[in-house]
Amino acid sequence: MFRSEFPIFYVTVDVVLLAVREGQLVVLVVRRGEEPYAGAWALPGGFVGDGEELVDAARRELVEETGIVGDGLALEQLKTFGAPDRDRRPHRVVSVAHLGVTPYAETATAGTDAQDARWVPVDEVTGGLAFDHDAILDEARARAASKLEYTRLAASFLPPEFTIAQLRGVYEAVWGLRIDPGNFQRKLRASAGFLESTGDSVKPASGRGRPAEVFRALGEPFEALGAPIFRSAM
Amino acid sequence: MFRSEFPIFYVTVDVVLLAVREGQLVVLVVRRGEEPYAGAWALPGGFVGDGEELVDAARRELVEETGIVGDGLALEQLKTFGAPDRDRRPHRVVSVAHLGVTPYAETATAGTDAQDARWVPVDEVTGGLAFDHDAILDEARARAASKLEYTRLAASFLPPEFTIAQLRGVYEAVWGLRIDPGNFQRKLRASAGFLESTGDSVKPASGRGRPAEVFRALGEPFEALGAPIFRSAM
DNA sequence: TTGCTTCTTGTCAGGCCGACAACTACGGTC
DNA sequence: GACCGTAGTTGTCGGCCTGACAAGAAGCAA
Repeated sequence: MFRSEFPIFYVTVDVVLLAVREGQLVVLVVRRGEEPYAGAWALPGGFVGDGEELVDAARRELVEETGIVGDGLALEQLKTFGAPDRDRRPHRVVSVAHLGVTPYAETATAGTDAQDARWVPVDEVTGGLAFDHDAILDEARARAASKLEYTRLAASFLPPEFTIAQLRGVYEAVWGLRIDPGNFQRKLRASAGFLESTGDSVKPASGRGRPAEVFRALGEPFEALGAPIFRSAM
Repeated sequence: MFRSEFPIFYVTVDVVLLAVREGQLVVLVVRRGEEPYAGAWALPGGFVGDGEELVDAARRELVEETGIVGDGLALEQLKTFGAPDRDRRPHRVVSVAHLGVTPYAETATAGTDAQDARWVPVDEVTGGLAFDHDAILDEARARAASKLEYTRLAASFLPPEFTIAQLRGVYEAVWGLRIDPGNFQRKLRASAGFLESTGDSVKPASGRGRPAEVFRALGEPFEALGAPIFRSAM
């Protein structure tokens, strides 16, 4: 029933955890402590445990390697990378990559398996990661940009309560373009089932200017939006 | 370096091959010849070979089990299913599901591993497949519907040359709704970089009515369209 | 020729979008 | 306190796309 002719695999999970820091899209990377690629930067990840769900493994590795707990963290499977030569080690290793989004926080600390963990602007990670992690990052970035159009994922980049201007900042950072504040405001307020006003208002981030109304996001991060929000030429 | 504590996996590929037959969305299923689920219907698929790319394994299994050759066949990774209990056998089996689209043809024949292969309307496959293949089919269906909006995938359901009415039939079958012929015509002709006229025209399928202009599709099946084609309320 | 079918083009009202102006509500400065 | 700068919010307007529907074009059948 299990013939020896079927090859044996190891299965890992990798996590592309994205956040927005000062208007820049950043990704969490760890410095590898073990061979192969010891000392190189890589995406957090590791081997899937016995009887463990794939997404649970991703969440666990994130905690172990970076100390980031999955509270308020949106995590979804991205794509599986299984090229025969993607790992130098004797057995074949297939990696199920995950896309994660979280509000930015200075909590990235070294865990057990990794010597160091830090946030890096995705634009500055050009060809520098271990394994095929550059390709995984590219895929994640494209997926995130696309998910912003038709899901509520943008809110996962922010704390539970936020202003429309902050949300606009997320779209601008991920899409890499400037958006008209007025039109964005109108569009988001009209988008049914996405935002809910808390009634509060807060000073703008710069300290100057009119206070902004505070909102909460409705629904689940990866849940589809009634009407998409386009990046066409915004 | 490879510690024995890491669990060992088998990796399989499964293919959800979709087509449109007489206005109905159909999926290719095979009858299993071996345990587990011997005699039950399942998606074509099998174990990934040594040194074999995942998508190549999917294409190979399709040929072996159904005789369908990947000529004019659009194939892309869909999602990986790896729940610990998804396979009854001793070792854990992770399956990398693929979405395939092909013009309908009566070529589904039994291969080596499967006793029988046939096209079944997706609406009639309610809870009847082996393993977690029902969930995989659901995922594929949703993905295909979504891909029709913003890629050129619809053309992969048809032979190289086709009419706009045939293309409309694809959208109607996959989305499960009727589309206004006039508006669809205008929309598709305006959609730059999708269709190219061959200059020919053919009789409509029914034999009656005005002949239709024949088109060819430009670009790759999973390549993004300049402007999306919405299913909102068409 | 007439009728029927299907593809194709036309019309038109309504809605959404992008560009941009105007207004509002603060803090800071003289 | 008057003024100014900034940022959030609302308003305006022309253009484009959409959906509903009508009309024309090109074949087949009786």
